[in-house]
Amino acid sequence: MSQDQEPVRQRLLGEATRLFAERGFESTSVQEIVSAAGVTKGAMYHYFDSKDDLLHEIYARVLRLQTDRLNHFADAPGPVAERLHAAAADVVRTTVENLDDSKIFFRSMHLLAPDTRKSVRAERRVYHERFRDLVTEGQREGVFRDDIPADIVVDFFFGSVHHLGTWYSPEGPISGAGLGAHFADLLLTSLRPEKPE
Amino acid sequence: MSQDQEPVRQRLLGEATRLFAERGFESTSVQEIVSAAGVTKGAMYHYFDSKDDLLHEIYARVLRLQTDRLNHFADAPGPVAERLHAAAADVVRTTVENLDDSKIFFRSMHLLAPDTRKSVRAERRVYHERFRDLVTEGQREGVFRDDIPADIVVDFFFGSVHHLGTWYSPEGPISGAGLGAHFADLLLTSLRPEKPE
DNA sequence: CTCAGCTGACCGACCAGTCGGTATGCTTGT
DNA sequence: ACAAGCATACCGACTGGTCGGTCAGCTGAG
Repeated sequence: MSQDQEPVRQRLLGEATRLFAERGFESTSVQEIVSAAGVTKGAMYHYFDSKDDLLHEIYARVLRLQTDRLNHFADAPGPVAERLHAAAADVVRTTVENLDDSKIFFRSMHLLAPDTRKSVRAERRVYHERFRDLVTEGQREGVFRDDIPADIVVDFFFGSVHHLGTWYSPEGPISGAGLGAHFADLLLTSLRPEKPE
Repeated sequence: MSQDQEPVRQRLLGEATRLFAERGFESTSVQEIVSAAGVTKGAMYHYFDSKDDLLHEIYARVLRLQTDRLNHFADAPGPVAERLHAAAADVVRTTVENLDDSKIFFRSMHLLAPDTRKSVRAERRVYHERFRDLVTEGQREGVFRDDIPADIVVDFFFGSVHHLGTWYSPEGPISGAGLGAHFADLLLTSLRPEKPE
């Protein structure tokens, strides 16, 4: 009765993600999650310490995925402008393909217990710095403008990415890959050094 | 005892804004708000229909402010690039000066009753279109690139702005005005047409 | 037998919103 | 001048209900 289905733990995570994205963490009761997953509360508290812990697991999963992908693109061979473009386009595509995760992430971060929040922030910080280093590298080489701090450029770009959850719809006219190309173009263009006049 | 203070209604809105930004809408009880404002629940329900209504008022206030300012900059004389730059820099500065409002806005929108949410979205839509028209205008004149849809450029830029609440700190090294200048520069640069090769 | 996996009734805490009531002051008829 | 009538502003105990989390016990595989 259970081996033909997705394991209970995965079902719980999946349904929780869907419901948190749809109605928010605090408007979703534990009862609703376990009902959607076809189990009872005892099962959830068997696999997770708390409702908070469930949220934390969702965060960890998305951070792992994004870090892996960023490393892949950052470590590739080729000029830094190309690597940055590829990484930027990819994070947009990955984000729209996991839009529920993204919605939850930025709506509910402040609801995590302080310790948990701190560790999530630290992981995000690592990601941010890895991305920023690509910008700094290009600035050192002189292929990117350097009159704006790399940190600000990265916050500028990721603001756009993280906000996708509030307006992007998969049913809309533009695909994830198409949007990624546009966003990456905008980023790279905004980094072009001034032409001497 | 009361005429020397800010009126009760304003105090309630102010404390609610502070608390919602600090701990989130759903983690703040009505009791906490009224205690902070030095009144009781009866007073709050005298001035507002519900906790939801309180949130709605906060939204209405910030939308009114931003729309007024955008209209001011968009209607000014001068080339479209300058008007767009000024409007972009200003919305950044205004946002960091009212960072609590911004935090609440994007964390709690999904908690509003469907009807209320619809009307807030409609108002935001007007704002978005006014801003987008500046981009379209520049594209028609040929001073901005037109290979990326204006709507996407605007969503890109406002993603950055709306996300300020998650990372910007007034204690940090950069002022609201400084950040506004950087963000506006990045936007304008990303809109520069390709030079013929 | 054992034990991981899971059940479902139950508990204590909390919370939005209600309601009967009080205090104050403005208005209007005399 | 005065009082009756009424509206505004606010109080705070209370209610009905919800929610996260617990726990004693059931079950089926090894």
